[in-house]
This record gives sequence, C-alpha cells and structure tokens, in this order.
Amino acid sequence: MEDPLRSYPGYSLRRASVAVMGELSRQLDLLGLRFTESSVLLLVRSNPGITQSQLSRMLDIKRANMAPLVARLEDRKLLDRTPVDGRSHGLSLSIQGTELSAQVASLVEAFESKISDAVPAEHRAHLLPALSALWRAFGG
Amino acid sequence: MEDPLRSYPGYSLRRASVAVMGELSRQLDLLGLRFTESSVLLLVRSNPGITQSQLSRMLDIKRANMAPLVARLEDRKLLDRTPVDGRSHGLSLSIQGTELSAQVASLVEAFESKISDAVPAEHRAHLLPALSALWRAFGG
DNA sequence: TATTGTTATACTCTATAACTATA
DNA sequence: TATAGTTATAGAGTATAACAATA
Repeated sequence: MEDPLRSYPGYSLRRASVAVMGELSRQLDLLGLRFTESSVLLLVRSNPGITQSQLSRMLDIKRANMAPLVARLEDRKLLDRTPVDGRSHGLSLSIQGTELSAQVASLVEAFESKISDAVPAEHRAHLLPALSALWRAFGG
Repeated sequence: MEDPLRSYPGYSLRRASVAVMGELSRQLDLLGLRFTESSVLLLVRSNPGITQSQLSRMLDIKRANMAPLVARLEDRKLLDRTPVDGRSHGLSLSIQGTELSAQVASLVEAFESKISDAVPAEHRAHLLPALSALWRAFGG
C-alpha cells in the first residue's frame, strides 16, 4: 500500500504530535486533568498572580475559552483568584493546587524524558530547535 | 514572564503541529477542503480501489468517522465507489477528483518545502527521522 | 478607546456503542 | 466469529460575535 504521507515532515509532525499528546493525556487523566488544565496549572505555578489574559496569550487559547477552563479549576479548589484591579484577577495555586501541580510537573518531566529517549541519539539534540523554529515561523 | 513549557519538546511538538497545520488548513480551505478530506484524496490517488477500512487504518481515523467523511467527498462527485464484495467498496477518483487531488498534491508539495525552509539548515535533515521515531514509539 | 472577563454558539476532530449485512 | 459500513451521540479543543465593566 502506497503511503505518500509518511515522507512528509508536516504530516509526520501532526501524527507524532497526536500520538505523543494522546499518551500524555492518558497519563494526565490519572490525575483528573486535561492537557489544557495541566498547562494552566504549570504556568500559574511558575507565575503566581498571572491573569487569565496573560495565560491566554502564552498558551494561545482564546480568552473566551479560558474563562470556563479557569472556572473549572477554581471550582475544584485548585486555583484562587484575587483582584488586581477592577477588571482582572491574579491567579494563584491553592494548597491543593500546589500539591497537584507538583505532581503534574514531575509527571511531565518524566514524560519529556520518555520523549527524548524515543528519539535516536543522533537526532535528539536537533528536535527542540527544529520544533521551536517551526512554532516561531508558523505561529503567527 | 516564566514559560517552562517552551523548553519541553513535547509542548513544542504540539504548538509546532498546531501552528503548521493551521496554516496548511487555511491554504486547503481555498480548495474547499479540510485537512482530513485532503489526506483521503491523496491516499486514494496513490491507491485507487482502496477501501474505507484500509483508509481508516492508514490515517488512524475510526471507521465510524470515515463514513461521513467519504460520503461528503462522494456527494461532491470527487470520489466514486465500486463494490469489491458484498460489504466493501473500492474508492477511486472521479475526473473532478483527479483534477482536485492534483491541485492538493502540488499545494502540499509546496507547503512541505516551506516547512523545510523554516527549519535551520543544521537541523533540517534530522526533523523527519526524529518525528517518525516519535510517531512509531507512541503511535500504538 | 482599548482591555478584561463572560456567555452563547458553532465547527472540527475524535471516541464509543450499537446495529445491519457480509465474509 | 470477524470484518465492513453505518448511525447516533458525546467530549475536547477551537473560533467568532456580542456584551458589561473597567482602564
């Protein structure tokens, strides 16, 4: 069976991304988190006081979609919101959120190692620079 | 603003994939096609007579989702279906489908060149092997 | 005027379950 | 029994438009 798609970097990029993220999502599911929720927790962890709009821009998630995402995490008592001015709120981790985000961080660290291990040694160091270049070139 | 995610190959893989596929989707939209529809056209083009189930396995799209996808292409007179046995049909391109899939093929070829150009020369040759390894390792 | 946050809505892709018909 | 195709349905992510409140 001919498969012209396998030789395309673009198609392989998509299939690799779907495969890798699928496995990561299954692991995050064990912590009761989706991929986007985990990203928010990690960014709030590194940037306490960050606002939803700032998160939206860093994660390239529309403000409109960030609202229910953050609301879910707040409902689960993982995030606290404190007003910074009349319209925006700074986000920070609750005690539970701190605990859970630490678990996310170590899970993700371990998973990133698995990714590196799966790439043949002679290509390994080239992956992140190549992906970063693509993200930059096509990422708006 | 701290961004721990940028240093993760996994996160960069996802962002690069979303960015690149977003641009490709915008270009395919000019031909009136979605990404998945284009993939089907290219595979039928290379494998006339292929069945939906075979397509499903190659593209890793569930049979249940392939049905309406193929039906749309058939409704638009891009694909023909001819029975191979009592339960499966071989797919082939109509005249219009042949014409359109040729346009898709040259669009995709040009786009893949754009992808390669966006990767710094010293990393370029490493991208496809690294992505293929990840696809293989995580792809079921 | 521009920004923040929100609600409502729709589209794409994906996933599962259940069904018919055929091998 | 296993496979091919179909239908219905749900979930996750994303997109736009419109709105109120605030800077």
